[in-house]
Amino acid sequence: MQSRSPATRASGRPRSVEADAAILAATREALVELGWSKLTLGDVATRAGVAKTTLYRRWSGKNELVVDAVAELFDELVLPDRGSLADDIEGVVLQFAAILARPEAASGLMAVVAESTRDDALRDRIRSSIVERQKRLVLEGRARAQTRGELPSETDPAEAARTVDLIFDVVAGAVVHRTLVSGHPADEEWVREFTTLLLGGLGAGTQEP
Amino acid sequence: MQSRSPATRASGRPRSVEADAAILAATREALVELGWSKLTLGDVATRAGVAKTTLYRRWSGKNELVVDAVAELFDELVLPDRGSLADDIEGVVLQFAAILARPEAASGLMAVVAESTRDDALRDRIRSSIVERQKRLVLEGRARAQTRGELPSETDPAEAARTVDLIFDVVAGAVVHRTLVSGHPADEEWVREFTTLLLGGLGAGTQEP
DNA sequence: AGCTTTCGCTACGAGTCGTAGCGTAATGGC
DNA sequence: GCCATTACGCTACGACTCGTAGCGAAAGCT
Repeated sequence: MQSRSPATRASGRPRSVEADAAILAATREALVELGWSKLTLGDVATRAGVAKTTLYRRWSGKNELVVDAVAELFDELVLPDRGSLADDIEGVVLQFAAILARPEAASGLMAVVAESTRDDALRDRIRSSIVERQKRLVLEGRARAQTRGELPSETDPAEAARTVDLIFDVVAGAVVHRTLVSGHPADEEWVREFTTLLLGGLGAGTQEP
Repeated sequence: MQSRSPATRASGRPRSVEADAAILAATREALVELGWSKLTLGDVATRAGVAKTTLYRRWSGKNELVVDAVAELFDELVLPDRGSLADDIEGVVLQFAAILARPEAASGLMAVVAESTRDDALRDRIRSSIVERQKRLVLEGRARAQTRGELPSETDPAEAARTVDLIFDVVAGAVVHRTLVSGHPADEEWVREFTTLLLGGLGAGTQEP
């Protein structure tokens, strides 16, 4: 989705917004059926009912297209207010796990992350359209817990930002690793144990009744 | 590395073991210079000084080749005995982060994980040659900490296994996410904060002096 | 010796890539 | 209502990679 800035002249035939949606949906469909490596832009264009050249006019390549197609999936995430920090964490982690269990999210996300190790522009695109966008969940959760008195309030804003980043890496990383690398589902039981570990640390959990 | 079982007849010209090593080294070299997507098997064969057909006789494709090439990198990991659980964790996490910071590890590992979402045989290959192999570090670390009295001993072996899996997912996932997705280095400061979080949980760390 | 398997090399059809060129469709400005 | 501008669908193209087949030569074992 390359934002055509309103500064540029906007005369002439406008781009079809339906085509954008159709292309992104077709990309996710192709990811499900074919996976990343066998996905071809020609096939996506055919599925979306547009010409291949139209697709290339809007996205520079497979990487950027898949980032945009996958990013939309994560916008579904919401932070439910279940009354306690532990329950809030369990709720959002379960949602995150449900999205990651979908094949289009899993294969697409990991593939573009792999490519981003050699493409700085792609890395920035992933961070801005996926990572930073969902960090809101951690911010909200912490704020709620602090007003509840479950977590101490931070004094140093810089340290608070670092803590948010750390929590996000731990939560997202653990779910991704569990689902995709270990290959086991992040089900309710696992999420409960993970939340216990996250809240209480390594020593806790085993000595509770 | 497809193990030719000793059951099969071993008559005739034996396969060159130097070729195996040369191919895997050439694969890592190509991963550094080209990344996953632009890596071609023909190029790897040329770098290794072997014919392309030789490469196809030993590996069924790009995925399996890269798994084997990357797996060797993680065998360098050792668990140093630094005297305390926290220091042991910091030590091994820093080693893991150093390996992941190498471009051949990062792009190769993420790419094959992405492909493994649609290829069960590949997933098993990754798990057996990388994941399960390194789980020894968690087992050793826990055993040491338990003899030191830093962690309570488990009674139920099944629960102990689940805990080891959980810890492994959290540690590996967090480092991977920090390095590759967030795009920041897992340096000493971050590892220290991560270890504090892992040992004490969310409430701890901020209230320590 | 003779047998067996691997090796390097060449060549091949199939498939994908990303682009160029063309005529047509849909806007906004005058 | 006409015109400049931009997007669209379509076709065609050279370049590249894929994975395999076929060949003669090399390197082992018995």
